[in-house]
Amino acid sequence: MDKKVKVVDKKSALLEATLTLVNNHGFHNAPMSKIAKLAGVSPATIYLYFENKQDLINTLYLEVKKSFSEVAFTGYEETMSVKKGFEIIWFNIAHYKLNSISESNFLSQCDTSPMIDEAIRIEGLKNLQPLLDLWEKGKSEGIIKPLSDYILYANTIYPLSFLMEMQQRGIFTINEVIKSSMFQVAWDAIKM
Amino acid sequence: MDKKVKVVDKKSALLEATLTLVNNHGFHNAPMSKIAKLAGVSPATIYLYFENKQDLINTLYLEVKKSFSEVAFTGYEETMSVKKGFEIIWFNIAHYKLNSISESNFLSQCDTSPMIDEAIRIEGLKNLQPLLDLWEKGKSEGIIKPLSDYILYANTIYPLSFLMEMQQRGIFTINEVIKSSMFQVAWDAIKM
Amino acid sequence: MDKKVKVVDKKSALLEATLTLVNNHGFHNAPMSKIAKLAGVSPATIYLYFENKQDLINTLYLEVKKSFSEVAFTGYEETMSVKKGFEIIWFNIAHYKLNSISESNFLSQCDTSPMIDEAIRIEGLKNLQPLLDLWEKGKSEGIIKPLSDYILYANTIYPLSFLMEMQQRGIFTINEVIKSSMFQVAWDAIKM
Amino acid sequence: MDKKVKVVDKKSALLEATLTLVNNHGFHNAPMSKIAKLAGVSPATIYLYFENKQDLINTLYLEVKKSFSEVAFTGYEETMSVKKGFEIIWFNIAHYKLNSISESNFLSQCDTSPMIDEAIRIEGLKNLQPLLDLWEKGKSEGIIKPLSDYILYANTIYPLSFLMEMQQRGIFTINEVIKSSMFQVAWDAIKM
DNA sequence: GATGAATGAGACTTCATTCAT
DNA sequence: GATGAATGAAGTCTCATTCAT
Repeated sequence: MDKKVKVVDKKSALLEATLTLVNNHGFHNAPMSKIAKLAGVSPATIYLYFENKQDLINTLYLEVKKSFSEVAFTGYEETMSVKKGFEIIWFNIAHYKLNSISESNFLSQCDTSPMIDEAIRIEGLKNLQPLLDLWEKGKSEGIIKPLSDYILYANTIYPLSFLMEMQQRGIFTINEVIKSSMFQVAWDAIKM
Repeated sequence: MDKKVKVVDKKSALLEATLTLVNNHGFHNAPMSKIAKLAGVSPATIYLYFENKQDLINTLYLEVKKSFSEVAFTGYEETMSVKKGFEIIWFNIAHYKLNSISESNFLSQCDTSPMIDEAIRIEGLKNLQPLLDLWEKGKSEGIIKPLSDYILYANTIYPLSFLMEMQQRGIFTINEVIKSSMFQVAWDAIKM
Repeated sequence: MDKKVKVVDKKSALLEATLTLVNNHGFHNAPMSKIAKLAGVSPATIYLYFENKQDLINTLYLEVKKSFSEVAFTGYEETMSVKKGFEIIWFNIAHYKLNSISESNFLSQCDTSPMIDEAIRIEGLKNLQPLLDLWEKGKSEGIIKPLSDYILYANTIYPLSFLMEMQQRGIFTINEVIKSSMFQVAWDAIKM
Repeated sequence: MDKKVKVVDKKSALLEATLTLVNNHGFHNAPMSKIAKLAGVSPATIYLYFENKQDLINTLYLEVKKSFSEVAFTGYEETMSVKKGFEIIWFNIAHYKLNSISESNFLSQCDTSPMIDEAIRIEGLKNLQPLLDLWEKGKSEGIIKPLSDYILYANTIYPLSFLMEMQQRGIFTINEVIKSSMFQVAWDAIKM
């Protein structure tokens, strides 16, 4: 068991090191040697846990996506009203994006550059289903505008990425009050 | 004149080749040798026009940003009503983002990864001023919610980036009708 | 132990290869690729032992300087008479310069061209101190002319470099008899 | 005629630029492009005056050697006494070495590195004949030690190169008084 | 004669990956 | 499982030289 813990330790140390380096210096300028050094292992060790660099990145991507969707639906239940449910999910995601900055930032980078294999990307998409279901319900109840989910997403969740970026660069800071008005903006955008 | 044309030709051929390669393969996997080959020149020739790879990328970034802001304010005049002005600007940007896909895509990549020097990034920011001024006016007239420009931007302009991405990946297609309802969503988000 | 030997082997093989190539073809025309080939390693391996080409050259310079000064004072003791001490040192240096031709030649090249960092050069200078002390003593005893050490050096040790050059080019050959008269010349130059 | 002057101008501008760059940065780090720029001409122009880089360097070497020997024997006449003749020549050379520092420095660099073709080097050697003749006379008159010219040269003229180096690096400064004692040292070294 | 643009060859260096231990 | 040493391949960039004008 001790062993297994260690294994997990090394693997996740590597994933974390990758996250840090890719965020701070970009996918280029995140060489395997530096990743190994930051994780405190030998370069060769990486290849015990990952097939190659692409696999390392892909794995990290999926892991982060998973942690994201785990957070997104905490406390949410399908029986809630559309607005209440949306509010919970939105604030969950806002919390994640504005606090787990490294992870969010990494996801942004992956989603806008061709560094992730398309197949993996699609895999990572399968975890917003509850939100899409909620929107469906909202549309049928006449509470939410009858628009493509992509548009709804673009105008409620995606804006958080921008503000996360700004916050990371120290250009803008978000507090609870601001977060509330941001939710209002998002809701106004899609409500009937 | 013949000379000057040639110079412009080679420089812009290089910029275009860079745009294509960075979009298709990422900043890494866009080696100078491939850029040169795609532009139809020798690798050494790149260095007649650009100091180094970073300079090439920076220059491309600024050039694209400039072309973007030139489009953004076409037909706009400060004397217009807030809503009318916003409508014109929004549709201009939508047109750009959804049609000049390569350029938009490149800007997205630059804005979410550390491949652009911070100084250059700041320089590229100086071209949305008229929109910010318009918002200011809207806020003082009680037409637009009194929120930070970052929030207004995140919820009106930034969503277009997401839809551009989706469109580029063939996941979603936008027509004029959809575009109109997207504008409505954006306006609903920020109007009082 | 086996490991350590190997490391030493590769590092010194590289230094030796550098010495040979720089001597035979000059600092330019001693590309890393040729150095690697002559040392029997891959070019990339050089960078396991040295930071870059300059570091390789600097290291070689200091190493050779060190070997030089180790030889220079063999058998010398401060209690000796000035003349006896000088004689021993002079013959040691003469022996080195006329036998370790590669090393001497390399030092000459370094000392007359800007291929060595000034800081390193200064560091390499710190090893003739016993000779300078001896001269000091000689001057105070009225045995040696009261002149700057630079002048004494230029007229006793430095001439050996010229003769080394000539010998290396096969223009002039030195035997023991000649060496003796050369010592006489050096001594006559600086003695009171 | 105006043309010819210009030709001379450009050629010597190139030679001078080469001298400066090689002295300050070494043979490596003296690229043709920089030489051209410093001389105020196009890189292509160099090839109107010189076959290639080696030819440029060789030409410069011979030119500087020539200027050196022209100075060396100014005011000297074969009818002079050995000591007087030697004194004149020695001071001429000292003056050259300590004042035309660029030229001296360049010669030092050439003479200790394989950057000059051997054939050219030999050519450059043919201009100390009067000094050698003088020494011959001195030996036959029993005034000068009966040693190889190489030894005499090494102990009288060559030391000046060392002091020139030191002076150039700002480590040591030479005035007329010092120069006089230096001559004394040189003379003591070789006189019977 | 003079040039600026252009380039092929090659320089230095880095990197993902492997392998003997 | 773990590693440090090693490397082939490839990356960025420079340079001596040429050529159309």
